[in-house]
Amino acid sequence: MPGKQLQPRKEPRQIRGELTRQRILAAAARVFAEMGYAAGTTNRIAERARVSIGSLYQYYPNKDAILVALASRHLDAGAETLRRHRETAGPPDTLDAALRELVHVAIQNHLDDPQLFRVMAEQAPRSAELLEQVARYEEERVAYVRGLLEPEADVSNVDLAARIVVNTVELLVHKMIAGPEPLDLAAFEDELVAMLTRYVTAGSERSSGLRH
Amino acid sequence: MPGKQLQPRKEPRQIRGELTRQRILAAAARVFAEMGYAAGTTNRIAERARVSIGSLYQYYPNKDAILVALASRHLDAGAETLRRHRETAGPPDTLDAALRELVHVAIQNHLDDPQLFRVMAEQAPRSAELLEQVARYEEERVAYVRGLLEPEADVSNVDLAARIVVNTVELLVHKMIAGPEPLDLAAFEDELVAMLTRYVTAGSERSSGLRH
DNA sequence: GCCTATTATGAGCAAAAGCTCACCCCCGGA
DNA sequence: TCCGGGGGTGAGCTTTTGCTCATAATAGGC
Repeated sequence: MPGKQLQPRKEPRQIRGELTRQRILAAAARVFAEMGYAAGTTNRIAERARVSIGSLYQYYPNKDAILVALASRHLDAGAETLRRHRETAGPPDTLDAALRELVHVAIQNHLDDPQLFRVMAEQAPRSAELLEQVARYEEERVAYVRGLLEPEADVSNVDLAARIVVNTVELLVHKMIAGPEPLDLAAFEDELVAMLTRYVTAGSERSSGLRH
Repeated sequence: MPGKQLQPRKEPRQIRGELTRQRILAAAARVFAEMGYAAGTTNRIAERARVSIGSLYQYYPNKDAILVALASRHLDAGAETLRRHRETAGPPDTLDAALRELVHVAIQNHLDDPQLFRVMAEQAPRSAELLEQVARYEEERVAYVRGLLEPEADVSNVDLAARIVVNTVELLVHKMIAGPEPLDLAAFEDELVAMLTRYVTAGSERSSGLRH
């Protein structure tokens, strides 16, 4: 399997081109969310976008490329969510606050179109490109959490603990929000933060009773 | 989407029929694990099983049915793993031990063919039947954990906590084992158990001071 | 050895999906 | 007004895949 072309085959040079591209992406998001990846055919996407398939393939060389674009957009949105959160809440000054921020941002980021996110996470074909992108993102977060834990936390293996924390947040938030059962978001956030905090500070509290 | 037929269209009456069926299932497991669900075509499965495509369709009415059979087999294996574990370790007598058992069994159960399990969990089409089966299984486990927590644990919302525990174990174990990075299984088990235990018992060690 | 139910075969059909390409539209600068 | 090129179109080609069915081989009771 030679890695497919995933970049747009043509950058739009006029506004109307850019508009068409956005229409296609928006339509793809809706179609994938509603019908899943396999059933979300390129023809259906084009139809929903009120654009001919020819136009679709002018901007996206193949179906996977559309999904990659959607994923990128989601990752960007995540960074944006974090930025906005810090604008009002300020940067976290305690381990507790940092963990809460982590969880809160993850939840916020999943609230927008959980259906689509579910499809992306569960049904999307894992192209090398996409996997790398996600892996980099994950590593970044693990490194960040490792930095948080290093000075204060009481866990035997900081690296492992960081991986556990990051993955727990990501996976659990996704599952609980995308799942069918109703969910009290605030309560969920509190519980998840409690679990992580207790995990990561239990030892120091037990030995010294100090909290940060 | 009218629910497809998922049961074998013919129960084998001779040993050679049963043998063929097993060969098909084994081949399907290998093919799906190696190539993913979409690329694991029925023809490829038949070829790998050294069986004609016609024979395959004699026992499995369609591709999805093969996957459902594989999933059932995995669930059964899970119950079996638990049984075997209790044979040597005995039934858990503390909350701690029960959580450890939960984690341990989940890990053991994922060690056999993680690739296949990854495919099943991530790429399989979610037929109503399969979803129900999994949902029932999950509910069962949530109920079990709720029973564990009810008397002893200090969490504000036992139901939510049980859901969090069950999903954390399932998702995290899957992700960490199927993931590409090397993993010290014993250390991982200890850490995960530590997280859950601290989550669920932190309050009883702290007198108060937490919200709720 | 004969006979019937069971099992096995594989060429090929029908449907569907990804994608191409030859052609047309229309914007904007000169 | 003219014209070049970016933008847009959609019938239909190609490939793939799930699956059928007419036919053949085999097992095992009599």
